[in-house]
Order: sequence, then structure tokens, then C-alpha cells
Amino acid sequence: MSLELSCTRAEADQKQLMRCRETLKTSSESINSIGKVLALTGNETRLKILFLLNEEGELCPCDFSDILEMSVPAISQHIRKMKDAGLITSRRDGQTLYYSLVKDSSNVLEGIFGKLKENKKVA
Amino acid sequence: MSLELSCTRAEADQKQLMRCRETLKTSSESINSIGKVLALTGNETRLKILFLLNEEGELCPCDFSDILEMSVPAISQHIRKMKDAGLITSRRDGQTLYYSLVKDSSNVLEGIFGKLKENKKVA
DNA sequence: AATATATTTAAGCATTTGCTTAAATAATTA
DNA sequence: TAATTATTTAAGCAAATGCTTAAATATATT
Repeated sequence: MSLELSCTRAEADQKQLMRCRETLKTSSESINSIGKVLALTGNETRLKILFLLNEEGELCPCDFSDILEMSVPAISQHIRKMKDAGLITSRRDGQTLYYSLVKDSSNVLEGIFGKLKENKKVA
Repeated sequence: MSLELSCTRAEADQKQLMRCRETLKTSSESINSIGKVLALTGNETRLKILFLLNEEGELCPCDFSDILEMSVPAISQHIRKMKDAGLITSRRDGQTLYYSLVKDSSNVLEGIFGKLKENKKVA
């Protein structure tokens, strides 16, 4: 794309544009990290997994496979992404790996679960 | 995939599994609609657009193109998705279309912006 | 040790996403 | 009415995503 000014309208407020660029620069780290969490939650399967973990405390891949009616490898791959991102953690009991939410982690998630609870009441 | 029970571990709590399926069924509508919003915000460009609209009130595609250093059509296509989803709305002034956030809309967004503000302070 | 179970990892592939460029609309100005 | 400006729309394509199947790893049981 051309990197010249994209339009020449008289109203373009140069101060505003500079301020916006500045704002983005200031927040770029948190935008980036929150963006990653949102991208993960933006997949319906993963959102359900997180939602269920919030409700139940801990569950294993085969539980999710059973509940969501999806293959175990499919579940496992979703779980890996969320574990890599630090959203969930695991505890082993024999052959079974139990996954649970990592609390804190500057939680965008809490707000999301809150909304889900609200809407559930309404419905 | 095979739809039989995915594992046979003795600990599998059938009541819990039933409850989970029930929970998902009850919340399926809100999971679906919140999931869509999260998928939209999960793209960094769109998250920035929403964040800037929250800060500035309204901006036009060419502002975003300038601020984010992206082509106007690329911006326009992101905007379209968010408008289709009811997250943003537009007002025309001459040739210029000013976009702004649709307030309310059971706002998952507010929580997200809140987190961004917090982290900005910290940084 | 051999077999079975729970899970992960990896390769392959179809679908989706997000850009690019070019063309189409819509409003303004000459 | 012709030319200019702001934006959208559409086609094309590379990269990312999310599944499938098959194989690998880890623990438990016989």
C-alpha cells in the first residue's frame, strides 16, 4: 500500500491523529497481550472449555471430548494453545491430566464469564 | 471421529458430565454471541480500531488508515465486520463516514477497555 | 515384560482470514 | 457535467486455523 496520507479532507485533525498514534504506542504491550487472549477466547470450542473450567474447577481432555463431542486430539490441541498462553494449567493424577484456569493473569476472562452468567440468568 | 465415550477411567463423573452438557445448552446462545464478539476483538487491528473509538468517540476510515498505517480497503473490510456484528455504527458528513462504538450491546467490550486502561497506568 | 489407557504430537488437508489490487459507489467541487 | 475525493466492494492469493488420522509418549495393570 502507499504510505502517503490516505486522504486530504480539510477536517483531518492532525493533533488527534498524533494523539491516537501516541495512545497506541503507550498501550501497545497490553493491546498485544490482551489481543492474544481475545484471539484464544474467540474460538467457540476454547471459550466453552474455559467456561466449563470456570464452572467446574477442573476437567480432563477426555471429559471435554465427551461433553463437546469432539475428538481427543482436537481438544488436546486447543488445550495446548491455552496452556502455552498461560490461561490454564494442569495437574496429573495417574494417567489423567486435570486442567484448570490460572487465576489472576490480569484477567480479561473474569469479565467475559461475568457476561455469560448475566445472559444465562436472562435466558 | 468416534462418538463413543472417549475414555473409561473410573473417576469419570457421569453427573458432572451431564451437568456440563446442560450448562452449555443453557448458555449456548450467549456463548455463541459473546464468542462472535471475542473473535472480532481477537484481531489486533480491530482491537485497535475499537480501542481508538473508545478513546476518541468517532473516527473515519482514512484516519485509521493513517494511524495504523494500513490500506484504506483493509481498514474498510475490518470495519464492515464490526458493523455487521453491531459493534459500531456510522454517521455521514459529506463524503466522510464517521464510525463510533454502539454503546450497550451487552458490552463485553467495556471490560476489555477497562483492562487496557489499567495496564496503561501500570506501564 | 507385555498390554491397555490417557494424552500429546505431528503430518496432511480443507476452510477461513486478512491482505492486495482493481473496479464500483457516493458525494463534492470545478 | 466532468473531475476529484472518500469509501466500499470484489476477486485473488498467501498465511493461519482447526480438524483428521496415525504415531509417539507416559502411566497403569496384568
